[in-house]
Amino acid sequence: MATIIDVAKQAGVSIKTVSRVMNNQANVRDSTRRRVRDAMASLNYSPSDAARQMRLGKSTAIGMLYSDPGSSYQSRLNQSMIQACSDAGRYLVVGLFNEDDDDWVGQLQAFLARTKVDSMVLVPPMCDSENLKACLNDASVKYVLLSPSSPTPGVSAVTMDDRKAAREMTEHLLDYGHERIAHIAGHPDHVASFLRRQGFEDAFTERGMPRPDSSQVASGNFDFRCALSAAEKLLTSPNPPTAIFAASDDMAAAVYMAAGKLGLSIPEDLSITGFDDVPIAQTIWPALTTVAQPLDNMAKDAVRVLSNSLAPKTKGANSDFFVAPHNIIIRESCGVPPANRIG
Amino acid sequence: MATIIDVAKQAGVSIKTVSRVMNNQANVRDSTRRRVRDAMASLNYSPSDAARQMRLGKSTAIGMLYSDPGSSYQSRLNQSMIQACSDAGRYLVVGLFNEDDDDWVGQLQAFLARTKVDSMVLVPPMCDSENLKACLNDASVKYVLLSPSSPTPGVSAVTMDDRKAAREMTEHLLDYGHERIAHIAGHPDHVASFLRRQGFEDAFTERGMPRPDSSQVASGNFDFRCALSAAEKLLTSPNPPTAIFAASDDMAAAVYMAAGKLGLSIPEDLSITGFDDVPIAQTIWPALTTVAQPLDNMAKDAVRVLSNSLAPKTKGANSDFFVAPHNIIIRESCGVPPANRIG
DNA sequence: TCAAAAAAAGACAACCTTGTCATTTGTGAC
DNA sequence: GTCACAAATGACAAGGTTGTCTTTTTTTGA
Repeated sequence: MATIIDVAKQAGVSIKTVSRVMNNQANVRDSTRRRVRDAMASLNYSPSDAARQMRLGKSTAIGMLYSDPGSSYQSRLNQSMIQACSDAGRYLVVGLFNEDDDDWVGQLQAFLARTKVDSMVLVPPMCDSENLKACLNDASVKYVLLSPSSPTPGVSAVTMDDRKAAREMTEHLLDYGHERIAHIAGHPDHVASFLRRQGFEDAFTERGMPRPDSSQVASGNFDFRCALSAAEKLLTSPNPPTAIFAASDDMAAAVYMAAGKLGLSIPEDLSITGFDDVPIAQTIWPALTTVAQPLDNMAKDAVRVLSNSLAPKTKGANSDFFVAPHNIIIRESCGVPPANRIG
Repeated sequence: MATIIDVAKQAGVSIKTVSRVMNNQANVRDSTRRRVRDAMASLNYSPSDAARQMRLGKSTAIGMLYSDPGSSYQSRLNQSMIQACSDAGRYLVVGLFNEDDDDWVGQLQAFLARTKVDSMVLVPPMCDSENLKACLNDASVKYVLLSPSSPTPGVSAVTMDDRKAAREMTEHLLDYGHERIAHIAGHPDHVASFLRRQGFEDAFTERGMPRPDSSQVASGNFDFRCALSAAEKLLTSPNPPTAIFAASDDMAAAVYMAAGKLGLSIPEDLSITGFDDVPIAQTIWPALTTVAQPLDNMAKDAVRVLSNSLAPKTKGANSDFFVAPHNIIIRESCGVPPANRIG
């Protein structure tokens, strides 16, 4: 492995100048800069993390705390963050955290002391905690919010557009010719439930169709069982829907079950769409058309923000709000409604 | 943060002696050792990773390569490994890897050079690659195998007992009084499928019951759709089973779907058990009784093996084969068979 | 009791980077 | 051409740990 000394020798400059070039500091002649860059490239040099960390007293790692290690959202996010960090030449260090614990401040400080991270990604629901953010500000740790319920002035955030995604998912159903579409909404305490329901309604109003009434929207609480009974109720009503848009894939799976019980085939008798693209969406059959949360892109954005952003004291000037583009994953769970079909 | 110097001062010894105590080296008087230990404790000292890494030229991190980042198995394993590493005061650094790539050796060496890890966890299916193991031997990287198809002499491995778990899962059904139990097996290429099926049969022979015949075993290929048609076939046969043991939770979910279509309630008309305890097992209703792979424990064992084991050259003397105890997770998907029920 | 050997403990350098401060080089004005 | 000043560059130390080698202390055997 080449070191900074090798680079300096090859470029014919002092090691300090190499350091300056690496860290994009001022007071280096362009010609020198170029010479150093060439030397770095030809030696395939990459600076030693350990030496840096030792000198600076802080790690180049990015920290992430979460409270619910088992959740599939968290484990998929982990995956995306690991990848994003690795692509950016950084590491991810995660910690478990429980904001209900009385000593959460102590926990946080222990984490910061142990890991020496100076950058963190805050995930839901903790990204909404004012206490936590205040603590991080005090500790001069820079951070970025992932899918916060609402933006925080002066703090960068990365998110997706739940409302728009839900509208597009609904439009997909509308495009097939469905008119009686029902929505199974998520837990009322989640902002996402509200946004997704709004998007569902947007699709109708946008096309000049009557705004869906309350009989078309059931509450599923993001829970399989709730969604199961909601779907049964919807499908056995006098004028049952020909398509159901569930606000989560888990709930969509419940709709599959309900349809099966009633002898409805998917997508011939009933079209179904979900939201999240969790593993179950590919497992069940026919595979579920759903919205893929762009976790990979969001993670990438988050890492980029942290890598470029300045220390928290200069914050505010350069905060940003990134909206990562989602993907509609078309699989086999949607089709033309029975009445419109030929033959 | 206290450093080794502070500890040395407090204990009244040289820093080298503190280092010796930390690394469990010989030639330190017991009384001295105790004094140093006390000083470390009272100062709440923990050695600087960065300094160590710099001196030793290798990281204390543990490496893990995998080829299928999206799989839920891998993301749950990640989670467990992160936790286990964190508990052991180490870090996990992961990389993507494709053994089909022509340049996989180059990829591996780049990973080792970049991360400087000297310990790795090898996961399926790569833990069965002789090429990979040879490469790591050459590079003097120590490694542990996670759930290998077969043990490698002189290399420690951590695994679970698929056969025994399958037997216990079947016994659970037998205990309820079921006599006609069917098994939906996994993909024939996976060792796990074979083991789980053996366990299924063991339960019968152990109780002196006739060994299940081929009509009781269907192939599901670890695939929802295959399992769905297998379940439908089983349940519509002349003498349908009152319980089905699927070799994976995904396939068990397919059995739910088949049961729903046929108007069978779970667990009243049909008992179901799965294997793996993936998120879907808790999502569906009634929640699935299944075998939890002890990934947390396996990860913990793997980290412990790597932390205690010597360099690969001295290998062979102290290789071990750990079998982590699995858990049978009893949920609501099993009950007494219809014929045995009172009232 | 003493010499020799073994055990225990210590001094010091090295690992690679960056901040501080000093030095050299270049620029513009008289 | 000289001076003052700014820009560019460099020398050196520090950060915490462990390997190598040296010194001190203890043990052994006669």
